[in-house]
Amino acid sequence: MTVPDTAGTGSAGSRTVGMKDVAAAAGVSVGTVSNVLNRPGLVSRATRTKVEAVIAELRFVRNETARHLRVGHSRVLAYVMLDGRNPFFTDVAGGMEDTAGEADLSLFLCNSANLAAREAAYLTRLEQQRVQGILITPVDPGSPQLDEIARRGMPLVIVDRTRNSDSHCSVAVDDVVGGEIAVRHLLEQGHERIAFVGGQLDIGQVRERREGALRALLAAGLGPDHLVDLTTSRMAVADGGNAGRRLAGLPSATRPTAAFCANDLLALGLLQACAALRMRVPDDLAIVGYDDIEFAAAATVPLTSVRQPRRRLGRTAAELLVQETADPTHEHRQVTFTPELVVRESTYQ
Amino acid sequence: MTVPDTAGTGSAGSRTVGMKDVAAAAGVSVGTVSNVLNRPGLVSRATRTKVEAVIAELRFVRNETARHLRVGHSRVLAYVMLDGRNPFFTDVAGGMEDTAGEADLSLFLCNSANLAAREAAYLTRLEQQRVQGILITPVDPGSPQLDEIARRGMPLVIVDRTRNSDSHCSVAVDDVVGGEIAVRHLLEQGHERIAFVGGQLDIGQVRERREGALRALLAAGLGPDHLVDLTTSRMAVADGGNAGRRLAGLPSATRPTAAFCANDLLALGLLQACAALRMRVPDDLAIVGYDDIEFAAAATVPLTSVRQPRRRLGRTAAELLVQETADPTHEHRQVTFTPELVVRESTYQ
DNA sequence: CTCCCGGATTAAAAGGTTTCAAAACCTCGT
DNA sequence: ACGAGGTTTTGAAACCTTTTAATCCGGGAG
Repeated sequence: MTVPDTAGTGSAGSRTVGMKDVAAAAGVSVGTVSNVLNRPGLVSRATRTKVEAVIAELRFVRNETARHLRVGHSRVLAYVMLDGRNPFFTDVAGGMEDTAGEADLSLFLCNSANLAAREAAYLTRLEQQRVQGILITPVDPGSPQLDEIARRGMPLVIVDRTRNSDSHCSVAVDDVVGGEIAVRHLLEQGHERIAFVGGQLDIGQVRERREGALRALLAAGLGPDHLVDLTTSRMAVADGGNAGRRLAGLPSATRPTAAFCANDLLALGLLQACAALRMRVPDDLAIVGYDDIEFAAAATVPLTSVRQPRRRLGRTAAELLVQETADPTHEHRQVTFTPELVVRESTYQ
Repeated sequence: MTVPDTAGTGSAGSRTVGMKDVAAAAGVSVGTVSNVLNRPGLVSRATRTKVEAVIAELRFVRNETARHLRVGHSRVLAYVMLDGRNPFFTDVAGGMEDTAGEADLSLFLCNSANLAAREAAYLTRLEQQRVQGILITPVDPGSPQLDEIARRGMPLVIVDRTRNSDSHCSVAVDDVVGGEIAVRHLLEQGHERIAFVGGQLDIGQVRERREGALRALLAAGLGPDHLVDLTTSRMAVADGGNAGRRLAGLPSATRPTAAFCANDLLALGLLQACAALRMRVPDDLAIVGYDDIEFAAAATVPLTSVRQPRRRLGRTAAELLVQETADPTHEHRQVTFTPELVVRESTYQ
């Protein structure tokens, strides 16, 4: 099989080979090459094999941007995640990858790292790229940019956050219920003063989990003064350690006997601080985390935690997105999952 | 400022607005609109502000795929990472994001999840997308697909793996040295029988870290029989726990007094198993991990670990890639960093 | 009065693919 | 030999932007 010199051995200066080159080498028109690629049924077996051979020989790789320009939509989804370091979000992304793969789409991940500016940059870039749809756990669910994007016709699904807008779907887990079951469990273990270790209350998740905690107290006939707030500036492991030291500094009469942490990182930090301060878990302090990340079960004292169906969360989010792109009469839906408590030794033995 | 009805209030059925619409609404040619966007210096202040106003009003967003088709290169980098769940790789990606941001490029993340098939799918998709360059920690560094991609002219940088090929740059950390300093430290603490907890030896990293361990033993005048292999099928937390139980089952005469784990996940699993089996760390068993992930320092017994300059790794990888795209006379380089030991309580008190 | 100049703007081509109407080709029955 | 009817193949338009060469314009020099 001979090949024109222009695209031949192609060591350095050769232009990238396009369908035109393939067509020329195979002695057919570019239309036929396109058909071989996209509707192989239309073309005779003979020319088809011929063209395929040339494609292989020339190492032709289709220019997706040109294709996209013509057909008007791409085969790429993107997930803009809040924190690429948090295993929770990577698990969610894993679920999305599953459904994306089934639909023959690629999923690209973007990490906003909780920075509004970076998130905004990614969003405009994605819009410019005309990706097929965007999944996002936004830094600020109230941002008007999200509505604008949806209004311009870009399919959008909000993940792990809720917002009252009918311009897109959303998938979330009920955080109030999560807080409620965590604290109810602690109450059942006989605890009556409970610390709430959480980040800033302007984060929706944190506020709702705390809300659920209060609700559980109320149901048990206890007032809000039985919840001791230990707010932290961020929500990483180190912050949990700080909270632990503050906790230990409280007079033993009013010191809580249990702690409910707004995520597992905080809980792990708290656990470590307890070990350093010679406080036994769960005897001196029972601890409940949130998210049930892999490390929660693997901690030296395995951590009781509120598990969210993260993979499922990702799957359904992606499914909603795919549905929306396929069906123009799509009705936007707000899906909510219910979390469950995983009891381990940090609260019970 | 009036706007043609066609692109006007655009609630539902309106076609997406292009430069043509902007040009029409502003009463100029599309060429001028393009100039406003790309070479604002060429256009008079009056028309420039006029056009910018129309762009804002119409919410025009540039079609990057069309642009790309014309100019021949995109402003997107991609990192195909081996395991999106492993904090090590997300930290590396963080470093890449830094330099990508500085160069006004976007970084898209792809998670191969250690599956060769998924990696291959991502690579072809990225080539089809004609991204500006690819960073990758490959499942199999020997894969011919990598060479093919590079030979076709796509800038490529291998991250955290080495391979003998002159068709691309690579950035890695010296794993032999890493293994050496870990075991040398254990020898200095008086240990003489050391367990090596690692995944399959066909993973390059594991093999080299073990190699370094043997080298340290040799330097101390001890033979390879002083290294007790505990290989695991995978390298997650649970596998470390299994290794711990196997270790505890050894007769105490020949049981190692220290363990060097091929990554921190294994080490954390081992640590947890020790707690469950009532083995004290470091008294009954000293443990060294590898990677120094955030959770290593946060373990109940903080973990001694071999730290790799992960952020730096990502930064330089991305820098090399950007250099290559900018400079056609680029010489491929193989950069190697040296790891350092972070001593904590799991080996010393 | 013409010519030329520099700055601002325009018109048209280019880039690689898909799509679709039309052309070419084949097979068969007459 | 011809035409019908079906299967393959072709050629050109279209997608949206960038780029380049050409045009336009007012004014100063000759």
